[in-house]
Amino acid sequence: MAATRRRGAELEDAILTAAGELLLEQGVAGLTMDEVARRAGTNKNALYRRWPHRTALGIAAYRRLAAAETRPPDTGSLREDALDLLRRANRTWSSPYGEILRGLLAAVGGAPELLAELRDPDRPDPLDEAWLAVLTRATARGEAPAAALHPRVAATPMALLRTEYLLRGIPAVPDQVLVEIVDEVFLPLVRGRT
Amino acid sequence: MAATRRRGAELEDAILTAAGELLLEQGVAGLTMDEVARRAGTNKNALYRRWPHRTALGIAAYRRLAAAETRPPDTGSLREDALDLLRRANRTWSSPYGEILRGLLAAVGGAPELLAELRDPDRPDPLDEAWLAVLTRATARGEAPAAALHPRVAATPMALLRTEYLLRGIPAVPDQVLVEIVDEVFLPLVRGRT
DNA sequence: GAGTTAAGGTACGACCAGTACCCTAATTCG
DNA sequence: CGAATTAGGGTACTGGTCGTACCTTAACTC
Repeated sequence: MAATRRRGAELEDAILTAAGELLLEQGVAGLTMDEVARRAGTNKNALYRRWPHRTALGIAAYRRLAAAETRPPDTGSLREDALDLLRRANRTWSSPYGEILRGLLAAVGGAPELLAELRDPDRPDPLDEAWLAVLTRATARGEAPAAALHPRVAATPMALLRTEYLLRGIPAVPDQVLVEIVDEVFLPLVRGRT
Repeated sequence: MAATRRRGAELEDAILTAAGELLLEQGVAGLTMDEVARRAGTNKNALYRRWPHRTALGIAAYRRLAAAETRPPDTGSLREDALDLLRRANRTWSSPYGEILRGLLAAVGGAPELLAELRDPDRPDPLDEAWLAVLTRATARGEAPAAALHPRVAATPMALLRTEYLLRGIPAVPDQVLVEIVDEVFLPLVRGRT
């Protein structure tokens, strides 16, 4: 059909675009190699030459969809900053992107090398960075003790939110739960680290 | 072949036993309906008459394997009790049972009704109970303020441990991380809730 | 312009979920 | 006790999908 034959980066782009569309339309289960090849106007050879299996292609396509940065909030209040970050995460995880991410995590099944592929191998997780930035500003304001600036403290609210997703099913976590995570756990924890 | 033909509970028992063996030997991926039927000396009809799909059978078989109770520790120290509970969970989650559980969680994919099946629908989660019991005793001893007796406080250490499993791959979490979860998060949190 | 690399086309093997039928043993009930 | 009903056994099949093999052909390299 085509006068020309795409190669290299151009073809790879078309494949990843097709895969990303499929992920958004039908989720991870709908990402079949045959269908990706069909939509990209190529065949499975071109896919398997680049990614060793379906999951790897899914991860690559997801990373391309989700390549957005997180600018940390700066409301002037630790409580509001924390709520903001939790609400953003709640929105993302209950959106199609969250569904895809969960599907990929399921497909990965815990294999460390694929797990690593899911995050950007270069820079650290921007979400972790955002929590630390929020804590840093709070200590600078004198709103939190310096001892509160600890990665495990920063990770606690998201860990609790993840737990909610694990226990309940797919739907978004009620805002009241986010408030509770902040007021009953995060802030007391910050306060307790003197 | 058989002089007799098994029915009802007896057959169900044989099926669940076969499924449990398969789960332990080959994990969730190895649990195929054909093989379960073969090992149980029956056929897929008997399986599909009882469970609507593979995942449901997997859950039933797992529940049968994992039917053990958790007696809360009582060392006389909140710190030691918490470490004990975390170490138990770490052992379980890095054992074959943990692998099976992760595989099932992946297969369930977040469907609330199946998620509910994974826990005993009757009584509350014994692990949650254990954490609350540990906290209750600590407040009784005066080791923790009464305000620390809160379900979300009780859930925090396990949430952090789960996060470790999610980020790293399958292997057991180093003990030092458990200590850090207790010393850097759990105890300060309890202290901070005045 | 010859040689190498990568794309395209196509077919296929293997595996597995879930379904369909039909036959027969065990249980139930008139 | 015998007929009717229920559930197990045997078996085959559809449909979907991954991953592979092989051959042809276009594009790029030197």
